[in-house]
Amino acid sequence: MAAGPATQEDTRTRLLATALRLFTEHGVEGTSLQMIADALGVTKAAVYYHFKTKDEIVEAVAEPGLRELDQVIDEASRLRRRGARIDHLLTGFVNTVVRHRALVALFSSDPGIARTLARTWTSPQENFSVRILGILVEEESDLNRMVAAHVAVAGIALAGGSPQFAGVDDDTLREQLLDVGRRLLGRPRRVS
Amino acid sequence: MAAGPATQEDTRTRLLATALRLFTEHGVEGTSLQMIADALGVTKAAVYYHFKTKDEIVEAVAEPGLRELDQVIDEASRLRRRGARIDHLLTGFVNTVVRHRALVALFSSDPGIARTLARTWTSPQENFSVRILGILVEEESDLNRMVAAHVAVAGIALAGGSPQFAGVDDDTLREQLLDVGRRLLGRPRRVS
DNA sequence: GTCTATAGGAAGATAGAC
DNA sequence: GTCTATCTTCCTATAGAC
Repeated sequence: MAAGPATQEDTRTRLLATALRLFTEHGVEGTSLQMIADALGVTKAAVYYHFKTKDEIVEAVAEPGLRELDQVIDEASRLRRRGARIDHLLTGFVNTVVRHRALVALFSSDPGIARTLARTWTSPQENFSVRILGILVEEESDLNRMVAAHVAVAGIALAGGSPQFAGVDDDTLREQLLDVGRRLLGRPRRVS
Repeated sequence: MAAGPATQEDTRTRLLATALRLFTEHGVEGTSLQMIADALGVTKAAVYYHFKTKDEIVEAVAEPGLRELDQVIDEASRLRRRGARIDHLLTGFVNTVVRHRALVALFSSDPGIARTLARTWTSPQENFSVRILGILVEEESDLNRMVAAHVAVAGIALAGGSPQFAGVDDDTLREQLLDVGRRLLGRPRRVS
């Protein structure tokens, strides 16, 4: 917090944290490299030393959350029982959302980040949606379930990232979001 | 579709429809006046003839949906019984979402439009959220209900605007979204 | 009512000094 | 590793011709 011996090396880390904050406040496309540089107290060129392009910053900001979500989906899809797949996905999704609150809110609410990631990831946002919904509702024709799953996923992501719940601690928020998700997906309210 | 006698007067209407489509595809800040002009087959200056600024276009695009939502909230808040307030709000909200699908999706998923409207509306998005949630959950300390309401509102808006359900007709989608909303808010499944 | 032309500024990005 | 200086490109916006 205070005087560490070196602010030198973690400039990259500070940059990513600052970028995420600014992206959240102003959107990806509403955030210029100048704004990031100013907030960091350096110049635009200094930012370019760490990242060759703005897209690289966006990717680096989004990566931890995406990797985690990707893994959760993989794990879930490999389970044998349908109920287990859904429970694992729901739990993992909520965990990821809560752990990366700001990022998830940004990701689900900013067309800019989705566009940027679509250029580089083989799994852009849409593919995540498709994979997640594929696990949650296997019969595509089941409109009722499809709508419920859609509302659950979108709602959990947005609510989890909402400033309204910024003051709620992780465990409590996780519990509440899980409860809502289970209700919408018709799962029992208590799972390991 | 084909040769109407006059494309002359409704340039403004075509412009707004085109703008909404482009805003949805590329985000508000990702849409330039040049793009709007090109899509319309006119020049940038022609666009400036109808609207003095880009913000004016954003406002004009958003206005119908916002006005409708504003009215629904007002009507709901004037009802005497708590259950009636919630039911009216939920029904009206779902109706508005379905009627203005693309706009609502845009509005709930683009930081650009919220920022623009905050500059001119006395009731920016946040105020809508506050008013809506105030009706849906009167005890602010009721976290469980607050989370459920948040998920409901955000989820209904995003799901309603999702391209996934673009092929679903208004009545069916309305019915499904209402059902999900009532489940989350603990309301009986059938109301006039 | 629509156009050409262009001003003025800000954005992303690069080269090279320190 | 951070800076100054500069380039190019794109955007909003205006003035004025047709």
